[in-house]
Amino acid sequence: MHKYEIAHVLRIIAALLALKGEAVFKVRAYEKAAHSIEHGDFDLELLAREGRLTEIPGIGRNLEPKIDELITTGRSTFLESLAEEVPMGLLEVVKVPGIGPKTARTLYETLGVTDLDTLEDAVRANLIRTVPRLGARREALIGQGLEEIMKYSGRVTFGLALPAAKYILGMFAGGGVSGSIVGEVRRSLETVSSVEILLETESNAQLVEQSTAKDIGYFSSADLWNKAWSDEEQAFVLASNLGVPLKIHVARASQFAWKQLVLTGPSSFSGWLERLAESKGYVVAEEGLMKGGRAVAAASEADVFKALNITFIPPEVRHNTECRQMALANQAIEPVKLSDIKGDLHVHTTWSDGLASIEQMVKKAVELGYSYIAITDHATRIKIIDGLDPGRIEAQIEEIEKVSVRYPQIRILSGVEVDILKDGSLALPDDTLAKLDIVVASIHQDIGGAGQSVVSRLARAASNPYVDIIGHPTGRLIGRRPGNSKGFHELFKIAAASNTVLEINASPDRLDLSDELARAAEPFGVRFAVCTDAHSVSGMDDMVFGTAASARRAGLTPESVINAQPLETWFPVKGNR
DNA sequence: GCCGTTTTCGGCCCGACTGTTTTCAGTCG
Repeated sequence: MHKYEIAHVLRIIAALLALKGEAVFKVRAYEKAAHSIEHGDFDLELLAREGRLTEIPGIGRNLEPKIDELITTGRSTFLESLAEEVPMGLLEVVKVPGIGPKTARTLYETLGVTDLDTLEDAVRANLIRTVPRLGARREALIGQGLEEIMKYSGRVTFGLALPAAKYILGMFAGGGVSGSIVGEVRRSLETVSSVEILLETESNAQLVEQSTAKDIGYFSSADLWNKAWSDEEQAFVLASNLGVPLKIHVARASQFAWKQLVLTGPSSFSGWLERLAESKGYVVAEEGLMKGGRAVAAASEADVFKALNITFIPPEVRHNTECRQMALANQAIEPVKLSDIKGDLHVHTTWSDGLASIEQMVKKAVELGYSYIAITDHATRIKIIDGLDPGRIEAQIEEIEKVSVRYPQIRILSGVEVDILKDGSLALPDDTLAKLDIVVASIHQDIGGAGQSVVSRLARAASNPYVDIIGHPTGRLIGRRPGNSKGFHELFKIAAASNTVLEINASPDRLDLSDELARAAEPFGVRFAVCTDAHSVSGMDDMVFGTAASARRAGLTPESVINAQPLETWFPVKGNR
């Protein structure tokens, strides 16, 4: 299991324990362990084998066997027993704003709410207000949030699905079976309803035989395969710990490329491709394209595009009809890719709420081959974060200068992520901002915009001559909080006019701006920065999510993404440094 | 449930806000 998947299971256990009414610190212990595994850089399989899992901070003698079981069998009997005590549907109910574990439990006990559907029924029937300590206001709040949560019901984030899919492919590769990710994950959707892979093998029977013979982790159980075939899906459909099904498709080498295209989709694209092929005299068969009764040899997707005499369309933009027109016109379609990224402009360290030192983050940036990184700790009024004040900022600038001497191969920019307050002013004075190389300004309070409108606060911040980047502009948290993009055309205009860069926050829970908003902003002349907002060393690996699920799906070229360009071409952002 | 030379117990990021109360629990960041 990928470490993200293990962390995911631990968080589900934590949520179920909270719903059961267990002590908050017990719940927090599971959350801490999840956090520790997710952000740490441990070889979990090795530690499990050697009985050293307790070396991971937050894992003690109680959690050790539970995590060991997950690693070795891919299952958790503890989770399975909890699932019998607490309705699993309540896991989605607690995501609704205004409902925490206590309220969810109360609603379950008094109204029989077990999932989003029964919650919706209760809201419609105005029953929430009849529960002690809840009222009409809370009922309305729940009703509002419900719609947003339902959109994501039965889906998981790309950030969980992609690593899991890669991990599974890696397991099969280790057993000599090669393959590809297909479906929604390959198209880099921000959330997916299933994880799909396509494996190259002669037949279903051979795949089962190979998996059991080669001891491919938990795929070596013949019993698992026997129950998994779905006639309807024409695939093996397996339950996973992700909360979405894992679909395993099979193709022979000769049909692999065509099947990869069709299964990657979306269906509007596959349909378009088939019609195009037929218009060019091909017959579309199970084996792929045929002409004159013979199969057209295609070792890869690229060969299929070549045969049809159109340019290659990357999976992330296959939904985009404009890209199809470009392909027909033989224009290159080359959205910004991960390897174009030359630096990360939004990361946190132990100077605020990050887990790693400046030096550790810089080292990681060097490992990633970056030529620059900006250290941007919080300056905020939120009390749980020990934010930077003007004095500590000066101290941090000195520290950055010291680290810079030791890492001459990379440019370390001194920066800050400064809070945009309720009136659009900033949590730091201009004379402090002026001392920094780069300033990211973000909203962390009053995100719903009960006071001044969000767009007017962002616009005021963008107009500040020292604000270079607006961080996670809409403030959304995928599947939990919709974010606010009302009136954003105004922000795009002001950003373009004031030369303020808009962030594409690569954290898989944010992806903010989204692909759709980035695409809407681009024609205004807005420039973007894809940044991880990393709070740990491994958080810097999140860059792939922002580039794939937002920037690439939006069709952004490297020219409009500043951190896909050398520093000299865009620094200083506003010319005030 | 984890952690620790202030270690085998008693701590564990903290405060604002909200809608419900009539003194505060629950949620949120």
